[in-house]
Amino acid sequence: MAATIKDIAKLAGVSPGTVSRVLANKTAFFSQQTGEKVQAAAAKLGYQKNTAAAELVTRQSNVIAAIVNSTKTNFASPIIEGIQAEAHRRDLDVIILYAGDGDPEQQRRALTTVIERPVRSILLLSVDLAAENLPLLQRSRIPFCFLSISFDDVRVPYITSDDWQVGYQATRTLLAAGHRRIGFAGVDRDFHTGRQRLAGYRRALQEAGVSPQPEWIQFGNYSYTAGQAAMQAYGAQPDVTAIIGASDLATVGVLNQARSLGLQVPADLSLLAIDGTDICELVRPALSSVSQNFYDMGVAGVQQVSAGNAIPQKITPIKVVPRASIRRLVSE
Amino acid sequence: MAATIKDIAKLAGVSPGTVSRVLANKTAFFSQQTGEKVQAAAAKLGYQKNTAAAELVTRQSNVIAAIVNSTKTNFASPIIEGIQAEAHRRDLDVIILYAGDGDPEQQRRALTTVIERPVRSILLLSVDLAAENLPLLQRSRIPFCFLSISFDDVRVPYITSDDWQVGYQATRTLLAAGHRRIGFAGVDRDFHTGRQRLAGYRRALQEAGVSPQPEWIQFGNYSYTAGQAAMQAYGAQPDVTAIIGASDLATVGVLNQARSLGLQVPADLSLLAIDGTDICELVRPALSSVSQNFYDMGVAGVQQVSAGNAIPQKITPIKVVPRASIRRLVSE
DNA sequence: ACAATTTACACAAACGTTTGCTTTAGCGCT
DNA sequence: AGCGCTAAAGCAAACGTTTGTGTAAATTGT
Repeated sequence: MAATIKDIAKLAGVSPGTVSRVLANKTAFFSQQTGEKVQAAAAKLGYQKNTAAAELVTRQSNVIAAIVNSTKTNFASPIIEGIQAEAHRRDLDVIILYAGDGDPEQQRRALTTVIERPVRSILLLSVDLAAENLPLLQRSRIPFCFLSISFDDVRVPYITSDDWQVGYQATRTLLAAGHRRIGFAGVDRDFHTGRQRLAGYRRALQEAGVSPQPEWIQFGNYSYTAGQAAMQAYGAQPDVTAIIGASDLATVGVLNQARSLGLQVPADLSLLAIDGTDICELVRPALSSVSQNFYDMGVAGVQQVSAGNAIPQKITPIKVVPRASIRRLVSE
Repeated sequence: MAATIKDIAKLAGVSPGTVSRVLANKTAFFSQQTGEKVQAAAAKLGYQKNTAAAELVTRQSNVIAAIVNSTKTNFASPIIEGIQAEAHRRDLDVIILYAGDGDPEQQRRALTTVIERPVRSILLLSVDLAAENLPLLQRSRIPFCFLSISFDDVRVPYITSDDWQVGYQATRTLLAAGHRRIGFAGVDRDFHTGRQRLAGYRRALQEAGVSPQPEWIQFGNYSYTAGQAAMQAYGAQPDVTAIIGASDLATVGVLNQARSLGLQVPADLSLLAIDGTDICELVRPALSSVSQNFYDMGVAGVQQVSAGNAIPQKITPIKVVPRASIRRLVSE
């Protein structure tokens, strides 16, 4: 049906091989004249390359796959933008797959769809791969790199912020504003990320000479509802004067629940969000945040998998950006 | 390097053809015994199918591509979830491509990456394709369908809400709450969607006997900043008592700008958002909205392209969901 | 016991490229 | 004139599947 390289060859009066070289712009192999003839024929026929065929013989493609878990936390877009920008710079195309939300079967599905075709490399955005699926990835021999997630047990390449620093800097920020009773809301206890952030938090507190009460830490899964639930647990007369939200969304959950409980932010309660996506600017008061550089994470990811060399882990810098959700406490 | 069907054949002592049929589970063609032998060999070799080869001969694949424009308006996720759900029900895989934000070159790039390989069909989420790129799509003979966007000039399949109704119902809702001086903020004037919504808005007003002032309508591109700018234009003593925001994000822009101007929502100004995504629940007051059913749009999209029959356009229902941003006016 | 049918498998072509190798033609040099 | 050299293009194999056709063995019916 569709025009092939052979049709062009016939029309231009050359061999298919030559057409291939012209189309690939291997200028060393053909004269300008035939080049023009072939281009003209291709245009006339409305030729569309059959990439499946090309990939079959070259065992290569120029697409890089980004697998993202569809959790409601929304930092995926800046990462993807970073990936896209860097990929295009290298003349690579990007396809994105959703891997569900921790469902191993959906992960496997997304994984096999990319592994079965010769993608150049695989980027996994914040997906905590089920143990059973990791071998699939490794066996494929395709370069891969996790983004915005870290591990302590397995040796796999990942790029992320320094989670310990995130917790530490967040806490220091609040301490610097005069707070001492500081909560941490919606953070998980099961993964590296959560544990590290908590460790940084505890260390900062300890350095300041305050020993955190167990109920200051409200565990959760970074979601809006986790934030709500956490604030519900703190109650209308919270023991804490400031709360670190485990994610932007979680912090908004805290914020809204606080309001429901009759608390003013930041007058009665200070808030500091972790992530620093657009959401911080959407709500009022705008949320102060320790912000991750998701865009750079994306470009670093592409660089990592393209380099192929084994920089196994990389850290992208964080910065705290003050907005309007923290009240500076006068010394008591 | 990687194991092929021939390696399996050798190991299992059968022909490659048989292996292919076993792996494709064409049970009519092999005995249970050889089936098991082949499966065992495949497992032992860690066989991964080479989809490029398969697609080359079958000229078919089971992936459907979703192309989304990366505008900051965020309804893409529910649509994609809908697509994903319906696709998996049909045993199809979904890949997602970003097509930039109205940049024809990026659109072309995304388009060719999917056209060059045998995707089953193409769904375009809210991308207003540059005129020069449409032929690319049509020439490819791949079934496609636009989602969440409509056209008046070109005859292409699309699925969207009834934009006229969106404008009409939004306005009626505000009228029903006693408002008469109603603004429309951040809506575009160049595309079908904006024009239709405006037409519905004007009609509802007219039916209620009110003639809209030109400055009640503030044009824009549906973005947060468009909302801000619109509110800035309305000013601190707005002529209107209620405003329809062209999108959730635009409405939040209006909301925040209103607050900056010293206006209380809904006490001084009522707001109604169009779209009804999660964002409406994030801000305070929660935004009342006329909500589109994006999820259903996604499933309808894959049904449409799968059916292949030419239901050219389809409408998904809308509903108005009241939250907290509209004040009921007592009759004056 | 033999033809007819079915079952189970092998064989080989085909899909549309890419690319190493070969061939041809044209040219300058001695 | 004969040589080597280069530029240009053709030839054909290969990539890993799928699938229509051919065929031997097993099964059934008479």
